[in-house]
Amino acid sequence: MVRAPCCEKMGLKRGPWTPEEDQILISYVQKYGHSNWRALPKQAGLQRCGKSCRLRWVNYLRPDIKRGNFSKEEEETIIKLHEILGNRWSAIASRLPGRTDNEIKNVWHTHLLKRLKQNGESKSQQHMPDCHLNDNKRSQSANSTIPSLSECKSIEYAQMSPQPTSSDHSSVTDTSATTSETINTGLIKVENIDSSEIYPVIDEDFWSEPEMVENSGTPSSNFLDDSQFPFPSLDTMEPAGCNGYGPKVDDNMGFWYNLFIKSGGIEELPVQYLQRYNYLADERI
DNA sequence: AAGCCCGACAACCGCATTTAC
DNA sequence: CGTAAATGCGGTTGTCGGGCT
Repeated sequence: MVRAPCCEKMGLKRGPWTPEEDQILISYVQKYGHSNWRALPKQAGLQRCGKSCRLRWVNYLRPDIKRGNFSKEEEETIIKLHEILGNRWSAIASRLPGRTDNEIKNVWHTHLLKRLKQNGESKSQQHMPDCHLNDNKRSQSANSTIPSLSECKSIEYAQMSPQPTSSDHSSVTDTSATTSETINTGLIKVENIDSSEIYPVIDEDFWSEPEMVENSGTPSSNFLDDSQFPFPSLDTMEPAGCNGYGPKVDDNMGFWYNLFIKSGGIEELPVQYLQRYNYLADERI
């Protein structure tokens, strides 16, 4: 795949946008929409690349952007979602109407991370597995010894499982710690949990990634789907509420998100559910 | 007043994924 | 089905403004 020349080489402008440029972009998008970012700057008369235009619109100019400081509630939501989603900023942003992934990312690094560290509760970042911090770049290294995201998931499943099922996991798993120590998987926080006592017993197949039925494209029956979980009906949940600008977040994701929120947050939600949520988030079902 | 430092945030870069042909 | 283009995403950088010395 041939990479498009950068803006500079094309003689296009970079750096901060002027009010005039903003106005041109706003007027154009309001009039014609933004079906093709690549062609937009040329048609609108902007000396910018399409990527720059898109970024400016998405992060600053679109009408539903909520400006100003984050409320306490928004910050708490970010912290909670970050615990289960990691640095999936767009997914977090999709749950905060009017906020952009860029904005949330900045707030996280400039405010929340410091606050958490001050409180001694920054486990989610400090112990974030490499696969979540920079999975994209790391996965490009063929010789990397660091596990990929999917490999990380296997490790996490093994760590969380009351009864590990695979000897493949034994090298990275100390299951005895599950009930006696504080464990942080990087995705969820587990403190002194004996899940077999508190939560519904989950079949060991739950901890496996779904096997695909040949030629069907759907998970086989030995992987628990939503209908097999003792959850309230989807009808009782609020809609997913995707703001339309974030990633493709469907009702399933909304269901898990709502389950998380309604449960009162990370401390009270059964571990298995969070793992399942993470699985769905990764797969973008 | 000048210089330096640092926090905040807008913007960019590079890669992955999705879409179109 | 393969390839190229378009788009999305997350990490990083650049710039600006305010506070401090």
